[in-house]
Amino acid sequence: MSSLSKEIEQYLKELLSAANSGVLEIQRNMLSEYFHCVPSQINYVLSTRFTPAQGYLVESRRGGGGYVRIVSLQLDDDDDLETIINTGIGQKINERNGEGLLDYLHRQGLLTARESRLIGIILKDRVLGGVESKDGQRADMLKYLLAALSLEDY
Amino acid sequence: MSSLSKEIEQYLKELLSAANSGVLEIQRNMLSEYFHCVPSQINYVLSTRFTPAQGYLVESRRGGGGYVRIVSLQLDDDDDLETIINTGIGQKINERNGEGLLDYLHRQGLLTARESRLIGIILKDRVLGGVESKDGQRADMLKYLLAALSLEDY
DNA sequence: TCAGCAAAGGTCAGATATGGTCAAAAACTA
DNA sequence: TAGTTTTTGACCATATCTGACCTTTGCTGA
Repeated sequence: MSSLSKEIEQYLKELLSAANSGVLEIQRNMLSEYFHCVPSQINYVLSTRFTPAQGYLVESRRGGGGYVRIVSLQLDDDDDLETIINTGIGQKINERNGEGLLDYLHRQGLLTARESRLIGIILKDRVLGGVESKDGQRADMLKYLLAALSLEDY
Repeated sequence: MSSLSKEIEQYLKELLSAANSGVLEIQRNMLSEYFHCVPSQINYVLSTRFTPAQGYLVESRRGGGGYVRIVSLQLDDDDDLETIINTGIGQKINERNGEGLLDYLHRQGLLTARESRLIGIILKDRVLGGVESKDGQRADMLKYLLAALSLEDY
């Protein structure tokens, strides 16, 4: 007795592997009609089952020509990244640990020195000035960064 | 390419790179006839996709012999970067202009494609999720990035 | 000369098309 | 039963497209 959410999840994953580019672009309204559910159900599925920690990136646009794009990350041979995303960052990460992580990624050859420095700059407390939860925001950004790192290009 | 605006944008960018002078002069009415749309659609595309923040300047002239001229801005020295910091970004910058700016920096050879892409991901609305003023925060981050880029040792 | 017309392009508000958020209700599960 | 996950729906935000009306510039013929 799988739930609707599980069916939608599975459907999307099938479409994703069918499109062997690793990228799936679809319309939220089409999907919700197909599954006879409210549109927001799609958001629920996306936010619970297609997160960076689960190996996916989701992008979208509203308005005419709008879409939802799901990118499936290739975490195959470096599940190191997956481990970091899931256990190395957590809900929050402070400036010092964030820099440490970027430096670590550089030492592992996943970022160039310059990439590490440039990204480090925009993740500094001083730059995140106005944000309520700097550590939480930094954690989110690093997770997306890590997820994106496992992609060649799309 | 699901929306007309995207098609027009792409068409213009192709013409622009074909004319390697960095300048494209075209007539609004011709364009709107070519795309079977109302003339004001062209203005919409120009104002959303060819902004100074994205490295473009648009000039025009009415009346007989009128035209629209799109200029692809050339970054010559650090003064230009400073100009972008001060006037191209402003207090706020939306996701589209932010991505456009990163792309511009890449076109100008100041960022690699990868740097542009990685930074673009962490500056997305979706990633900035909880932040109260996403556009303001993005502006701050981009300014620090540009400031770093204008330093010699990077 | 200059009024008037033709030939561009500009503005703006409203309609249309998508997607997003959030909290409450319902359905599971332990 | 308590806690968690799923489902819904009311309300929100944003992108695109369209058309009515406006402004500027150049030309022409009295």
